[in-house]
Amino acid sequence: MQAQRHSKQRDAILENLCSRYDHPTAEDLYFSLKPQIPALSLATVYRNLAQLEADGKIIRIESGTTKRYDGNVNLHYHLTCLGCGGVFDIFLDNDCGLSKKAAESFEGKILSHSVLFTGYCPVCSKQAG
Amino acid sequence: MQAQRHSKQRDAILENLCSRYDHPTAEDLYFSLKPQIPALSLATVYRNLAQLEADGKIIRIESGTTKRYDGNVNLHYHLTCLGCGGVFDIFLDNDCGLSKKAAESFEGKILSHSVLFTGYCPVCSKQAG
DNA sequence: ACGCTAACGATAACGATTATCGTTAGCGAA
DNA sequence: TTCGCTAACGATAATCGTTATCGTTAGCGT
Repeated sequence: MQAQRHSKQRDAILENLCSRYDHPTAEDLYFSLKPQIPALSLATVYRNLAQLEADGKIIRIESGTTKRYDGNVNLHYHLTCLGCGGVFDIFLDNDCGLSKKAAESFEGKILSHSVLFTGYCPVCSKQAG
Repeated sequence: MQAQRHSKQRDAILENLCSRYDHPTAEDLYFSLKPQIPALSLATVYRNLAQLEADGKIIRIESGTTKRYDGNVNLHYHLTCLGCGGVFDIFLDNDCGLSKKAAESFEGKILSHSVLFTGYCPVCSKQAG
């Protein structure tokens, strides 16, 4: 078995993802990188996002129909805005002992968790109340 | 605008969903109800699940590629088992003040939240350690 | 340089969900 | 009770995000 090879496409995808905070989809990243790498294929974006996630270098957010990605792998949560459809970061000082409490009341093994809030982002909550 | 009409299909879907605890997909419900309602269409199952969710009578679980549904609308969480792929309920005495804490550190409006744990169910954690 | 093969680009295939459309059946009014 | 309106239905085509295939390209060790 051969080791993972370096690739310019993967570097560009990771760098682009880590430089933004809008939790883009695979397609978002594709169009964002297309000018810089005209020959880029959408399949390559999907492939590398899956690989980067498996390597623990990025995080996948399951919000609605389309997968979104986050270059910040530190523990934090997300909110989906019912107004604009965007995904926003929510940082809590600690995880509220969520995994610990869950482990106490569940007979299986808990490895990780994710939290998805639903509501309105700062901009949308001002507009619509 | 006309009011929502009563339908045998919707009744059957809600009743079936509320009588089970395995968080079925639309297709699971379809095959489960087919013997009882031979003329049932998969489209009808999808339509009614969307409507029941909009009415707040059921909950949608975003776990992986396929949507699952839960007839228990009381606040509780879920775990996806990496072994068998099943989804299991996790009940915590309180929500750990999650929404409250999040509201303090977020400038928008928070309406609800969901938590998805990842790990191994009781059966799979015994088998594989 | 050479050769191996991981990764690529293009595109076909896939699976879950949604939209369309003619038909059926709740349900309010005559 | 029957009539008329249209929500909901069943069947199926279309959509959309994602994955698989396959011939080509390009890291990287020899």
